[in-house]
Amino acid sequence: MSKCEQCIVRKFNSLTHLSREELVKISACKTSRTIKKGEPLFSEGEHINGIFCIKDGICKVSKMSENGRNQIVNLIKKGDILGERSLITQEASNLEAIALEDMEVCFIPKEEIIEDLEKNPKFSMSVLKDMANNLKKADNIIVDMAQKTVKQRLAETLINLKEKFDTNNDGIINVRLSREDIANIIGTATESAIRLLSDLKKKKYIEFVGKEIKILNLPELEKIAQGF
Amino acid sequence: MSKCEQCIVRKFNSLTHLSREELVKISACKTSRTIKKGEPLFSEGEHINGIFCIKDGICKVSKMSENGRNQIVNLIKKGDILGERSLITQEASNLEAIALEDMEVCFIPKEEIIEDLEKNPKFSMSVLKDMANNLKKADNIIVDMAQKTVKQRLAETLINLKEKFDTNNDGIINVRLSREDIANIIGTATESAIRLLSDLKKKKYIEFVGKEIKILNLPELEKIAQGF
DNA sequence: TTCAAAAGATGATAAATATCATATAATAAA
DNA sequence: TTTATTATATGATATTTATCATCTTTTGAA
Repeated sequence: MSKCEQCIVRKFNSLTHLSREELVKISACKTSRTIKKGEPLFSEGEHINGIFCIKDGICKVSKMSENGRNQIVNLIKKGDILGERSLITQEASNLEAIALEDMEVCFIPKEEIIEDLEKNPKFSMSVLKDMANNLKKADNIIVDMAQKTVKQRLAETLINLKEKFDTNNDGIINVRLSREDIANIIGTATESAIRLLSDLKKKKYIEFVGKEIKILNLPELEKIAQGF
Repeated sequence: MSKCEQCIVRKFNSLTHLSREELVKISACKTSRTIKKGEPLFSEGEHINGIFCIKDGICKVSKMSENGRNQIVNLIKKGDILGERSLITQEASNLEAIALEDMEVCFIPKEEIIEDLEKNPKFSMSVLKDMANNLKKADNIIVDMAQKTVKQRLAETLINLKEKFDTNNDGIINVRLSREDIANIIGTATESAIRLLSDLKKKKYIEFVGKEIKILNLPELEKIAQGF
């Protein structure tokens, strides 16, 4: 079993503020898991009772709407922490997380880390900072969802994906999403997403390379996102 | 100047976890403010650098979209804390807060309370819990915005307003919102909000009493919110 | 009190988006 | 490989929502 003290992934998230002793303790009780593409890390209604530290892979965090449609509220990648909220609340999760590619994650049980949250101000301030950031992002998404057209949201999403997952040498965005996933990010029907993607392709603003997407004309996408 | 140690409002938020000494210290440096209806507590781009404790009144927290339309992301009432995020981040606010009625608020400068956040775990855990709750709410709003129709969102909003602000003896919801405000909560054109409100009134699910709203048939509103 | 401005209301129309149908392409299971 | 299933694509149409125009009512300032 790998040791948290030596784990590089930790450097990218709040766990980096834990002391050596705290890390050793966590190392002893954490579990490593492999999650295959398409499998859930956790499901709606489940009590997570701990946090996931993502060592490799990408997952989508989503929620079913009352209309029976799935809405993706976040994408999580290597280095991210997932499930912080379970540390603080007793409630069951209102979200589900499903792997978009094979994943390596560590799971740290709540009871082993909750004490650190109360006693290590650097750690708790870092978690607090994370949450504040997520809250700001969430507010921005609410505004976009409420005020922007589907076309705008699609353009914005493509730009965000590029930012978040970066591109390989050929300029291709490092994430594989189905058309349905994209539709579930921007909150529209799959057909609408497909249609608008086709439009962008026709205009040569983007290009499909296998399942992946390459942005050919970022300035034009930015214009669309802003409503022109 | 009133004293925080004796303030009842504090009991309703995270400040209740501060010690007597911490409260005395804050009491000495906090400022009380009166904000008239329509005036801002703070504006977009402003550095708040402190938190507001709402002693009386209601305000809307909103953000301009790139499309030039205003989106209300939260309503804040007596007992709430506003601006927690400014404690944690250096960034300017991306939101503005405007009084919907005359308000009494206390402002506590960041530098006076940030230390408590680091040294008083009960306080920091409470703030953390607040943020976790807000984050959950925000996720739910994102899903609603993305997946529900305007009609559903309106019904849901009316139900939420009743929950949040309660009703007086006559069953009238204790908050006065303009049609434009309601439109800016659900993310639609003012005309659309007016039209749908009129429909609900025609069907006798709601009634207007002056500027205020009374829910006559909650079960039917709930059905609409769920998409029936 | 009077009058201008803002808010609310409603119709007509245009634009955006969802839904349904169907076809083709890609993928995975036998 | 063959076949069944799923994903992608696209047209036709219905529905939802925005926009523009106009009117009435309410509100607030002089």
